[in-house]
Amino acid sequence: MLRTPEPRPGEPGAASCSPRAAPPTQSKPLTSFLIQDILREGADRRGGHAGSPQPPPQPPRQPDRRRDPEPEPEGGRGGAGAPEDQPRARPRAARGEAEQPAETEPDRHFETYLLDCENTRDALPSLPPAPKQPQKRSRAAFSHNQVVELERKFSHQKYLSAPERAHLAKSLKLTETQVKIWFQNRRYKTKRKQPTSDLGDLEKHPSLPALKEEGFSRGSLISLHSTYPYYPYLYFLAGWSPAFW
DNA sequence: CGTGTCAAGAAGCTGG
DNA sequence: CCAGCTTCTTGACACG
Repeated sequence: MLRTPEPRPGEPGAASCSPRAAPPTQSKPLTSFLIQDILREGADRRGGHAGSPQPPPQPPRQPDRRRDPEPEPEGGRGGAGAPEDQPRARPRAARGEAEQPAETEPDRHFETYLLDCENTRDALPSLPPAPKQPQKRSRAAFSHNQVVELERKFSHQKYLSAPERAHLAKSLKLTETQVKIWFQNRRYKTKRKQPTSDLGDLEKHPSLPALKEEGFSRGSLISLHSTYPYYPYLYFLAGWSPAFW
């Protein structure tokens, strides 16, 4: 049984294209968080981010994002694939000192956030026996660098294989779960912003069967089937062929 | 205060 | 059965 497919009252995709203000800490506000923008901005602000300055062959994407916090090996739901997960739960109430300098200088806000995270994490010696006060759910904010790398990867591949995900997670100092979730959310967000007019085009795309034959991962195909309609051109045309893996 | 965005939680589905 | 996916929701946070 599928869940209610009908649009809910608070249709999330309704308002998500508004270019949010850029991080307050940035002297130059990001006008958008398009991969292109991110990469460009990153290069501008940090004297060129280590990587390829190539423009992602992508259609206009959703603009958003507003701050760049720092990483933080944290586990999502401790699901499979996140062995090094740490007990998440970082009540932002505890703001303290920074300690893990990102490869790039973190923003002030982010710094505090990190501190907060670090502190809280340390403050988790052993799960509190009696959770009288339900621990506030914390929201991990990835660093600019992490986001840039994730975006970069995403611009090339919408789906990662397990090994790739592990590698990326390791290189970004994130958990595999976080990377997985990030890609999931990213795909969904991308999809949400796509006009539904593209629906159906994909079904006719000749590459679909080929893709399957190429060995796209099981789950990937499932998602492709539903995701494709929105991005008939992305997966294949953008060079996200399995060959990339 | 309202709203938008983000990361993560949860429900449900699929294929090996 | 399990891992991964989509979709929607939740909770935290920033901004106007």
